[in-house]
Amino acid sequence: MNRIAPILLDWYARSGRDLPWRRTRDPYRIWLSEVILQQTRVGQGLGYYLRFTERFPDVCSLAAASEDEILKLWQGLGYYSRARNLHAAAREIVGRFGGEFPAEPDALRSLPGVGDYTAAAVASMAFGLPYAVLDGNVFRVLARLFDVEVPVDTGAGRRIFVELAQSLLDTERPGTYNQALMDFGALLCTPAQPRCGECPLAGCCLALAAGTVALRPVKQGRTKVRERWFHYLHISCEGRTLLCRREGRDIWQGLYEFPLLETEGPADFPALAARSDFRELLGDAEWRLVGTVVMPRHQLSHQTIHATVYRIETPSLSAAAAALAVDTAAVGDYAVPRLLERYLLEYDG
DNA sequence: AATGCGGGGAT
DNA sequence: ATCCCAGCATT
Repeated sequence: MNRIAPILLDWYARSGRDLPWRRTRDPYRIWLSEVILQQTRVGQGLGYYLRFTERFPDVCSLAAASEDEILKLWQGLGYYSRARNLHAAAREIVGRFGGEFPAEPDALRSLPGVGDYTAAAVASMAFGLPYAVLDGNVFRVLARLFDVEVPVDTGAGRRIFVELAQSLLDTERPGTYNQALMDFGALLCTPAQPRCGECPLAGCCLALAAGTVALRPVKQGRTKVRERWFHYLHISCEGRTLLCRREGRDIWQGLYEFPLLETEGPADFPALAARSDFRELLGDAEWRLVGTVVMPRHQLSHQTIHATVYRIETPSLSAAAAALAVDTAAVGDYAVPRLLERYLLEYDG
């Protein structure tokens, strides 16, 4: 065994967090927590985990649910493909694996939404198998301990870290070790202002010795942000509201929203009303514009959404429009993007 | 190897 | 503003 593991485990026993998914070895709950926590902080995901386990205590109940209900419970958490994959994977567990989770990473990896990280997490934490997890915390901690200069977001870098992480693993208690390493990264070896002064590994941290802690890990990735202009038509007709389900390969897939007109840049209402898709929706009806709400800019990781909501009232709907209408009171049953949720809370009661 | 996918918190 | 977070799927 290496020097690192016992120190990490000792620190974890004293300073680790008490989290609900650490109090079970049920692979369903561990899998669920891991999917919720993909690219998501513990503080943000905790409430979702509690609500999901309350509503869906086992994989069968999750498999039996509708995708819309799962998306509604997922609303606000982001990366909605996780929710759709969660549903599909639950059905595969029931249908293909007889309701029992497989233990080996290769089999887990075959489930939708389960990649290298989640497969290793479930295999080690639920089944005690010796697989090291590799997530953002592990990259950072190892890059610092060994002062690794190779960028983590490249194939070569990834291979180095896979090897390093696996070589350090405590194969006697892989699940506890993995959680200890991640907690260590989340609480002590943080991205900014790590607490090296109270770090039990300071004595063997090569980056600390070299003064490069703030430079590790090295990443080469650059993100460019696209701007988009969304114009929503909030159409009310006799207590009913028009909603559409987002399809295709775009943001918010599977969520509901008002009928949307997108433009390449800023646009005013007359320009929208002249479009064919607008006239298809409202052409013949006696509609009137009763309000315009310019939403605050909505920032996603790779997109900035400029959204405006046009409130429109009409006494009658075309057949095409009527097919999209739901009762105003039922709008709350549909999962909507945060942007629309804010609008509904702020401007619509 | 690159790209797209959310939303929130920390700095 | 920028970065990051218990990553994954697609191209």
